[in-house]
Amino acid sequence: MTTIFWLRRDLRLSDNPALNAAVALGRPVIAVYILDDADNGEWSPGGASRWWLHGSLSALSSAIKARGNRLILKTGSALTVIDKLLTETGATSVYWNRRYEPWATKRDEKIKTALKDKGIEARSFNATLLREPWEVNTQNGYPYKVFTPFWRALRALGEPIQPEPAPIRIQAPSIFPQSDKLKVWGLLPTAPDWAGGLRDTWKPGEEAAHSCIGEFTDGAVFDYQDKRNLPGVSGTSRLSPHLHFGEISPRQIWKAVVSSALARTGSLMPGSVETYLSEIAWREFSYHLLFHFPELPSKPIRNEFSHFQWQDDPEGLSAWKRGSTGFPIVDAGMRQLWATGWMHNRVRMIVASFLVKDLLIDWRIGGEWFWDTLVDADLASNSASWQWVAGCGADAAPYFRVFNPTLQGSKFDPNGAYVREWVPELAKLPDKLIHAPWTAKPIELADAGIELGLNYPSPIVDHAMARVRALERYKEIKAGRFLVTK
DNA sequence: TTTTGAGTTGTTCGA
DNA sequence: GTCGAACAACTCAAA
Repeated sequence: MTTIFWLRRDLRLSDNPALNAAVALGRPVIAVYILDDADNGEWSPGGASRWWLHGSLSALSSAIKARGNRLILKTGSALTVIDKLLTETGATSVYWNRRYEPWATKRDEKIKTALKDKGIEARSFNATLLREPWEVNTQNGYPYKVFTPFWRALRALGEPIQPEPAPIRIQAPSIFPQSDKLKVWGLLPTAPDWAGGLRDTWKPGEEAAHSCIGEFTDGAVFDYQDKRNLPGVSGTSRLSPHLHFGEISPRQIWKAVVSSALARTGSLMPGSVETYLSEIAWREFSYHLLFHFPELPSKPIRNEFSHFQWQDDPEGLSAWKRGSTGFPIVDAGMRQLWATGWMHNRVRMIVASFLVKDLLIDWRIGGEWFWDTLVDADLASNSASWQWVAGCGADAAPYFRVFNPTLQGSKFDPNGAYVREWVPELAKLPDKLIHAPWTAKPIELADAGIELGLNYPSPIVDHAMARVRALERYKEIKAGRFLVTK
């Protein structure tokens, strides 16, 4: 009598319901991670994500060892791998924590049915969300499409379930199934090794996730409201990749934040804590949307956008990817992304607005780039957020909201610290010019050692013109929809 | 059933 | 420099 504990995006031992349930049976547990590229089609993890996965699995493997067991690594289609493991080990139960991507829910349902047909006990649990996507509903039983009422309804369900500690021991089987070597999976880049910046910036794994939340609740969370929008200041939690891989759960985050607020301020939810938790709720909302609208990654929620005329602009796209658009805040963001696999949230909105509204490039193309380069790339958050910026999503930004990169720069990076860090060729420009080098006088540029068009690009678009163009293009689809529906 | 109030993150223009 | 209005209706959610 053995239980297979199938790890997926819950790469932790604490607050892991499937693991706890498996351990509670008092029988040997086989912990297995399946690299299931075969199952997830076009949404196989991108490069940065694979780098993180390597580190996370390596940390997890040590943690499982410390509890007297081993992490078994397998590749292939999950059902095939699990079938073989069942035959090989004689296991009678398979436990896992749920995923919510459309391809994953379909596959998991199939697996559950197949296992039950064979008399295998198959159970799934919630390790990823504060509430299941189907638990939060309007009074009429429909899913929410607007964030604020969703957030109210989520809170009305009460405090999240208390997170549980990690099991002290995980009983090992007498014989372990064969495991791949992690190295063989080739998750790390070799030639060229582009991961230097990632190594310098991040430490994957459950332990690191807890240091991260610990540091955040020690201070920054209480200034979150003021500082979260300043990319030059470390005012955010930087938990996104840990959260994505399930190294920490939203329940653990909720508890950590609320109890540190209680200790420090005597109040459960000061403004900053509430604002931070609402960001966690945005993640929940994205999962809610992805679950109820499975076409979210590829199809606009507002269908008048299905005939929006996106621009084919390979040069603009490549300038955007490389961080050479000539708009310092955009370039800084894109370079931070390339170097570290992460970008500050405020800057994500700026660069996304620039791609979609200034260059009129399809949000899905931006989404693909993020998917490949972000260590926190998450199908739910990424899809929902790109649709939000493009204006075609649920509860989306109104079409006339076009970010002005210069204005956003001076508002949120007033002394240019962020730009100076990521676009060092502009470092010597005075604060007043740092977000708009093309407005500098020749002497000012010379003093800063800048030759526009040579060592820093001239702007690839005239923003004022691009704004007008975007507004016109967006009006077209309104007119188009009008014709169709009349 | 109908009505009502509200909806993450902005910018520009003109007074 | 600061402030309020306009930008555009529409859909959502609850009363």
